[in-house]
Amino acid sequence: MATAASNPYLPSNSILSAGSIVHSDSGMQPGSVAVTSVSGGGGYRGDPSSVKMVQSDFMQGAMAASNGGHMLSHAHQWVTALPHAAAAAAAAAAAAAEAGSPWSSSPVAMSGSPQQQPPPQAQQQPPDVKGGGGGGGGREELHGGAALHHRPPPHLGPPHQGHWGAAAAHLPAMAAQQQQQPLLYSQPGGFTVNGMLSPPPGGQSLVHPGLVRGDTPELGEHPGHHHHHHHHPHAHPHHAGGAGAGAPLNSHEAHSDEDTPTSDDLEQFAKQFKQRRIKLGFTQADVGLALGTLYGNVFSQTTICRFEALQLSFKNMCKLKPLLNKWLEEADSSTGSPTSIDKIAAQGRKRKKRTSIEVSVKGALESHFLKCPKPSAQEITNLADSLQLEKEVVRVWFCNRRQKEKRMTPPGIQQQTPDDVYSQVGNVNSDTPPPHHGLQAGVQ
DNA sequence: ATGCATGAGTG
DNA sequence: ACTCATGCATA
Repeated sequence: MATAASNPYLPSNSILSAGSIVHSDSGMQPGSVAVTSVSGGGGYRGDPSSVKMVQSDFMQGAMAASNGGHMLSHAHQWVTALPHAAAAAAAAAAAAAEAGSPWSSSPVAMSGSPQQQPPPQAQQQPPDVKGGGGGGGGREELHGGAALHHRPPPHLGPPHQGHWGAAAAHLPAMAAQQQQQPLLYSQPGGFTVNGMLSPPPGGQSLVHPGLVRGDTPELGEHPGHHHHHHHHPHAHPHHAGGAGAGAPLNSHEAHSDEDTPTSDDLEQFAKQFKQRRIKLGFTQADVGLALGTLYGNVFSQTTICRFEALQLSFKNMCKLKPLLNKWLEEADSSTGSPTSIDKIAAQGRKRKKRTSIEVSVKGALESHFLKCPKPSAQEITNLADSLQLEKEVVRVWFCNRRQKEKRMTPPGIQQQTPDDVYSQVGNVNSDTPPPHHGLQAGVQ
């Protein structure tokens, strides 16, 4: 494990001359199934060379994805400098990319189930997880619920702090945890100044006041309740479980920014946010930068994107909401005030090459994940060996996989926009899962 | 829009 | 060594 982890990165990027490319991965064996592409700065471990060439063959990837097929292209692609605008084109492809996960949206989920993990309760979900095994988070203990069966945790049942129903709002505390150096990433599309369009006709009054159940919630156990998005914008009252017990507060809207929002609130806000953002002509990247210059916390396009798609943990969503809300207000009212965007100097920072795992291998990993979401170090080693991947890569894969399970919105499902409902005329019946992943809004 | 990666914080 | 918040690089 030391291999990957013990690589001190050089803070400075003094690359004066591009060396030759050394693409012989130190971790891969010939005939490996994974491809790693080098990123800008230079080598990661062992090969500190940089090249200047840009090859964008993302097409291949996309095609392969849509075919569900396989691509053997091991083309090395090195990108050293300028970011290119490829984001847009990829949108559609990306959707189809990964294999769909078997999530099924079940209408109503568990009853009385504490903890988070809301909507997406599907048929197959890892039945267990060590309760508090992992550090910080301490997470769930999935109770039986929809799962197949549940087995008692090996040891202890921890405190936890599920992020789904539990507290989550500590806005004023993130600074401490963030001491990273803001890097500069620049993505295409940076028209911010007065490209603003006139205020929208008002396509946003989706917020329904009145919802709000006692948010005070639950500590420890309490159904985070979460329901999924339906086809109708209806507010549904949830039974208030802990209201009576001593938490009489509540009394307020769903989108203020003060109280802990419900899943519904977040979903609502995210949608609204996206709409406004687009109408104002801002890209996700713009917003991320703006947050940085305005409030001190910079965020990437990725994060904004995930926020809008509800692909963050509940807790994380809660943290970002207020910030985005502020920005929204700012942007909204600033009819011409140029939010100056000053860029900070870029710092070259080296990052490991992103490893592309071949589809077949991915499948294998998936299988193992289903059997055992948390393989031991030894297991990982074996697996890595048989798959011809670095151990670290496998380890990280599992970590990311687990995180994915925790997101609010499972991959594959798309949120419908208000417009969609209109188009569904003859549909009075019920489910009409439009599995198409249309590209929505011009994206960036 | 997402996959793989980094790092702080926690045990 | 894991979780969790984030993001670069990529599809």
